[in-house]
Amino acid sequence: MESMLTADFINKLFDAELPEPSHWESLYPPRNLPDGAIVTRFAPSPTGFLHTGGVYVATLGKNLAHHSGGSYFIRIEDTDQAREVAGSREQFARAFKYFHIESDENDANSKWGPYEQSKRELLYHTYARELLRTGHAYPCFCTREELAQMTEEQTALKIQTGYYGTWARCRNLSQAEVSSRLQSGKPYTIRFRSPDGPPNRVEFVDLIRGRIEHQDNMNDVVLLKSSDQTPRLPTYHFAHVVDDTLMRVNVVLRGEEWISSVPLHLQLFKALDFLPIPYAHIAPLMKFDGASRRKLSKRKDNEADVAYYIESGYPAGAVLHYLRGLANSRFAEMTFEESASAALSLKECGVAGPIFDLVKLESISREFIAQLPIEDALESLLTWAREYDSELAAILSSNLPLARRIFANERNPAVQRKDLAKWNEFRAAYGLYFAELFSPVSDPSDPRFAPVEAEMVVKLAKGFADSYRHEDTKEAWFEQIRSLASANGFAPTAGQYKKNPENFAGSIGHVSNAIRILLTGLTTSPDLFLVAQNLGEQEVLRRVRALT
RNA sequence: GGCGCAUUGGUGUAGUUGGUUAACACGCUGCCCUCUCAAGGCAGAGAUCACGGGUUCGAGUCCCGUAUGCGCUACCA
Repeated sequence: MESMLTADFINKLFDAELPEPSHWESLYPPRNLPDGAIVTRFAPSPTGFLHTGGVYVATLGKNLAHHSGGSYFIRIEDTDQAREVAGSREQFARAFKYFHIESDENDANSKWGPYEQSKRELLYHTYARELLRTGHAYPCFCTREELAQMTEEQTALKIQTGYYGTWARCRNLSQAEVSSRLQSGKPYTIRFRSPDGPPNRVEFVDLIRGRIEHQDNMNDVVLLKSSDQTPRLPTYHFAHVVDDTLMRVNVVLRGEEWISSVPLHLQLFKALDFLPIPYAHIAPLMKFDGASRRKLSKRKDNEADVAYYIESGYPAGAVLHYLRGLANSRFAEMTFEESASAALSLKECGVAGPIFDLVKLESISREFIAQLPIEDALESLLTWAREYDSELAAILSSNLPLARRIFANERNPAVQRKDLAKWNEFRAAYGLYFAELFSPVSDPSDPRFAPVEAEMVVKLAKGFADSYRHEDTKEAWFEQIRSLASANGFAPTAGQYKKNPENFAGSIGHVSNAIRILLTGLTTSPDLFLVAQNLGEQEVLRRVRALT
């Protein structure tokens, strides 16, 4: 294809110092990696918080790269400066760290950077100039208004929208026409000259889905954005082809929404004389909205923002385990240790968008926390609390033995509990053990005692306290509750009460409940014997005697 | 409108080259345990594999069509 513009004319469109392709290609040589090593990247845009789907794709990519002896990196796609949200990068960094998806490579330790697209401006210019030289691109002076107008007309005519055929008004401008518009100072974009003629069908292989057939691209898409902007940045399509080639990526893992753009990308690789890079398109995470399902949305769903998990205190390991299982159910059947170290296979990944189910995540997370070694659990809890509940952090730090005992209780097979799905539940579940978080119940007519009358509550409390022995077996400890129940006309076992409720003032359950409320301030709690053990004799008596 | 991707119990999935009663986990229900709530144990409900055609002795598994959902059709990614 011959350019309608002379080489000299094209050169003047760019800085005289702009390097030739050969410069970049020697600067970014192929990576020296073993056969089968996968180099992949996660490429988020700093236009808001990090999406759960982002962690999903990133952790899969990292798994693929690391298990193949390759490399995983993060490239910030900040080519849309208008939509950039301040603080996104910091949020990203926090999330990457939390979910162990930090980049292997960065500007300091790798020669394939920089890792932010806004810093790669010259690269795109070099290749845009190259495309101009080979006639695969041309300057376009259409304004946004003109473009919008065209789209409107096309919609009214019920024909395909886009910049193609006779609608591609700048496609065949002569050098003289281009020159005069430049003279008058009109800003311009650089557009891709898509292949001539009616579009054919293209076929390509997706690493997850296999063969895909699609109508070929016929749109002259924008490659380089308007000349009146600084820096002058590329669109996603152009940046992807240039960057992933020169950063020597060999598997492009990205969301399914890109499948429709593959034909265009393939044309770009060809026009630039680059080798196409294999794609793996991942199905997006979904969510229920009434009866229908839709993509998990940043705007509507708070669980779409990874900050939700960090702030609530879901352990990263639990979230990652769930995410891996969503991508490939083989992982869901594994233990946490196995799934964390097993290699993912793209072919085994699901092709339908899975529903992201918070209930299932909670169940997994509960199991995960219950399996965490005591010191790890404590460390994780403390790390969370220091950030989001400093009062709790301080209390825990000054009661470490108690905190350890609580986790030990949880892990004791005889009394195993799985009360915690996330760290922000610690307070409600176990705050009762800490004097600082517990306010004694002093009102005997507190509704929580119902149906036991206030007078009886006082009697039970007094009776319990006066004869209290801090027994160290469960049976002996509960024996005191039984005698307390009998002494006050309550059935000493639930069974007896169930049989003949009319013979008793109530069941042992009522008595236990009264003591429970006094000891814990709660109507549901762990085993009362356990509570007493953790509290210690002094504190048990103090709490029971708080009744006035 | 055009194009693409998807569709197995409430949810996520497993179902090897088509072959008997469609499997697992979560959730749900009941029972047991029991001082409450969990946890645990046991049992159970719940899928004519979106629908309609076809190929075949036989289809969740192959082919065609339809529907529905999702996505792309931007100087957003």
